[in-house]
Amino acid sequence: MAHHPEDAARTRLIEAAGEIFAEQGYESATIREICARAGANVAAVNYHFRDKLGLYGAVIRHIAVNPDLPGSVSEDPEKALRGFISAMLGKLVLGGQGRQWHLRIMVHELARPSDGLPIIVEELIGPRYALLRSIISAIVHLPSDHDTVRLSAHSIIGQIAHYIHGRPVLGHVWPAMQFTPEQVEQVAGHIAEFSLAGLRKIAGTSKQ
Amino acid sequence: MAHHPEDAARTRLIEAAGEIFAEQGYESATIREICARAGANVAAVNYHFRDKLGLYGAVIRHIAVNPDLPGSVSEDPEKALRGFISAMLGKLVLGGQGRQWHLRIMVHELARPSDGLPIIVEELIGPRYALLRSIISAIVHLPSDHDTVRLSAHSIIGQIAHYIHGRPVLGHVWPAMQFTPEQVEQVAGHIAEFSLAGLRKIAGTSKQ
Amino acid sequence: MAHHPEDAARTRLIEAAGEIFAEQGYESATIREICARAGANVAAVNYHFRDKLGLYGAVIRHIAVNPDLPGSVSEDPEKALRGFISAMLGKLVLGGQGRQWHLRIMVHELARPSDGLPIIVEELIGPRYALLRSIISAIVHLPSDHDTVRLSAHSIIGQIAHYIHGRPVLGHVWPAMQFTPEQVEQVAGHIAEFSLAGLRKIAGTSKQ
Amino acid sequence: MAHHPEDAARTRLIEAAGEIFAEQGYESATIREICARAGANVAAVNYHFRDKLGLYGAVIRHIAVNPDLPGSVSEDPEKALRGFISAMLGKLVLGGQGRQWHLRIMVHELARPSDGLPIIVEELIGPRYALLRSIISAIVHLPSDHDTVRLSAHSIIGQIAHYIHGRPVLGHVWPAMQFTPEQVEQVAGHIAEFSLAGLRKIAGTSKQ
DNA sequence: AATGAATGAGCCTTCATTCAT
DNA sequence: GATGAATGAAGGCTCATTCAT
Repeated sequence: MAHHPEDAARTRLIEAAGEIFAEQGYESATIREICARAGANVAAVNYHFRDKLGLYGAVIRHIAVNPDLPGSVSEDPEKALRGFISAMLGKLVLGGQGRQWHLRIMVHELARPSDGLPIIVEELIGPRYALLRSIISAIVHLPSDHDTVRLSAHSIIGQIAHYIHGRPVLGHVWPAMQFTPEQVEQVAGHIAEFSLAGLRKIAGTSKQ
Repeated sequence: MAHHPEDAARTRLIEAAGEIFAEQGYESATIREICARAGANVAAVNYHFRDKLGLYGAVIRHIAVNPDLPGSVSEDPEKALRGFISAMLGKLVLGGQGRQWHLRIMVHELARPSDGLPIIVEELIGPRYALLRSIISAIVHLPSDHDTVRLSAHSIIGQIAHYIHGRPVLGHVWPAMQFTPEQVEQVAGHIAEFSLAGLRKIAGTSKQ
Repeated sequence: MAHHPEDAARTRLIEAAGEIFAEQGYESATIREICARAGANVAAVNYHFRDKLGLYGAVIRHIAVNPDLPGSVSEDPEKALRGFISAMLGKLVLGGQGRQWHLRIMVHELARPSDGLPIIVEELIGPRYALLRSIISAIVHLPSDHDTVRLSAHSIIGQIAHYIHGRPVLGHVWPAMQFTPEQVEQVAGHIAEFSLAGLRKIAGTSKQ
Repeated sequence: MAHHPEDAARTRLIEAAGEIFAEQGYESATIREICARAGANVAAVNYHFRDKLGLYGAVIRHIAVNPDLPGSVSEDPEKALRGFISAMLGKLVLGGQGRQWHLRIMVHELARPSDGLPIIVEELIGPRYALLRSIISAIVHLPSDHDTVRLSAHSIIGQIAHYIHGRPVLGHVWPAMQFTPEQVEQVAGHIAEFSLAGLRKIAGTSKQ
């Protein structure tokens, strides 16, 4: 794996590609721009990753290998849910600079699925989806593949994801929302309480 | 074909472009395919709209001019919310064919905003957002520009929008979900009850 | 079909492509060089023929449409055979300049078959092969799809084709052979008498 | 692997290159594939042969150094001719695998002569050509550099060579011909009898 | 008012080659 | 003695655009 002291070029390519894929999406991104930003030759992509798609896969896998997993199910599932939401939202919204392009890549992949979608689903989305469902399962006392659990998971994910998808729009319809750390905490708190109310209702209903 | 006062070719181009931009997004769509579907020459776009971007603008403007009306606030706000969710979700998820490309264009516009975004926000999103906030305001007894109302509106919109954004992924993680009319109704019902629980909780809290 | 007064560019492209395909073979030929020789843009190939392969097909078909068919079976089959050999050999060996690239293209196709081979077989080779077999059939009094007729046809074709395939070598092993018109006539006469002796032998054998 | 005095890698490269040049021709062959088959590094070619062309030259030279011996003239020239035809045709058509790429390289060299052609002519073709002419000379009672002998030699070589050159086409126009050993023997027999008839005719003519 | 023909820029990919170890 | 890494040139193809009619 370690080809050279640091395997510099390969890593630089993945970094640059991550940024540009995040900015422009898979199809719009050009190998030339990626290589230019990485300070490498156009043919370097072919050498290290065979393909544009190979590079894309390497970027995704790089995320999966250096994961940013939210905490596991603690003893208190409600606390776990709050943690999950807070962690996800923080990652989604803050950061931007540095290594946090994972999620913008996902957004592009959702709007216009490419050949890389299966990789993303398997490596990035699947584990988080499973974790969230296990948390919900503990709260509503239903098996984690129950339809209601799935629907609830999507309700929560939808609320979180909205703040990435909707970010360009939010600037127009809600100028006061600047995504300061405090505001993000406020949003996370809202989503958590809003969702917990929904889940408790479900728990109550299903119990009877 | 015939020389209509309404300039048939121009209209046909806009229709065709709307569909294809909705399917593929702005960058991926090609003038050739649009013209082919409109039964027009490749140079027609340049002739009528000067540019690919000019055509895109015309499509956006066409949406703004022919908006699809949102429902009004009925006397019972909870019923109004159920109706709103059901109507939005139905439009987003079903349909597809025909004239329903407005919303898919929005999705692409979110993933990769263009100059047309402000128009879309003002003409399409703004009215619905205002309507939803007024409904929520009636439920939680808070002014419609209160932060909590806004957050709740985003929670609900997020849940709905998730079923467009997430559709390609849902096929992988939840194969049973086929978006049959019955399933869509089930989803709408879940979102409504889930959200109403959240809103009632807020109403109770804010009352005290 | 006639796009323009003379459909100039399209025709020029076919001419230039014919020459270059004949010189270099399908794979080694480059679109850029063809277009340069035709005085056209690189994209012209895509416009007129969609593909490099499309251009290749057009070249082959152009040959098939402007055919150089040797005469039909006259009443005297031996005379017909002499005519066939003479005509083929003359075309193969002489000319060179101008429109006579058909056969060099075939040679390349034989040495390294490309996707265009089926077209060539069907449009160029098939008809000549059938004609030759019908001539032989008349000489040896056997049906034209008899194995012996086929073998004899290949024996004759092989002798003729050898003077294309072998031309670069012939210059080394037989310097005196310069392919003057007289020499070509001498070769054609030899092949005809050589082959007629073989065919008469077969006719005699099969009669008994 | 081990450090043989004979320089194993170099030899392996020549072997692999011979096979691949024979399969694909000079231009279409890639250094990468050759090195892969030889189990060597991409840079090995540059190291050992300076060039792709240098490698090609080494392959040609390797053929010249390890020639595959032609048969000798037996006492009965007609029997010798039958043997010659049978041997050539067998080598050309069968085999393939192993070390039999000499002749396919010739085919490519004919279609697109390179600097290596003279070597091939001198080392490979020349001796066989001389042998065949001496056999014919014995049959027709003419000196072996007589034009008629030369023409007859070309007639026979042409018939044989046709079954290499024409092989891709034969599959289309004569599907039944599968080049089984029996069929190859049938072809060899036909060529021999067909040609002997021609030669006897010449012998009779020249005698008178 | 509208179109077939033509163009130039750009993209992904492949390849032979060289460099630094 | 040999190799992994990197490079520049070129190829086929696609696309938005413009020109002349």
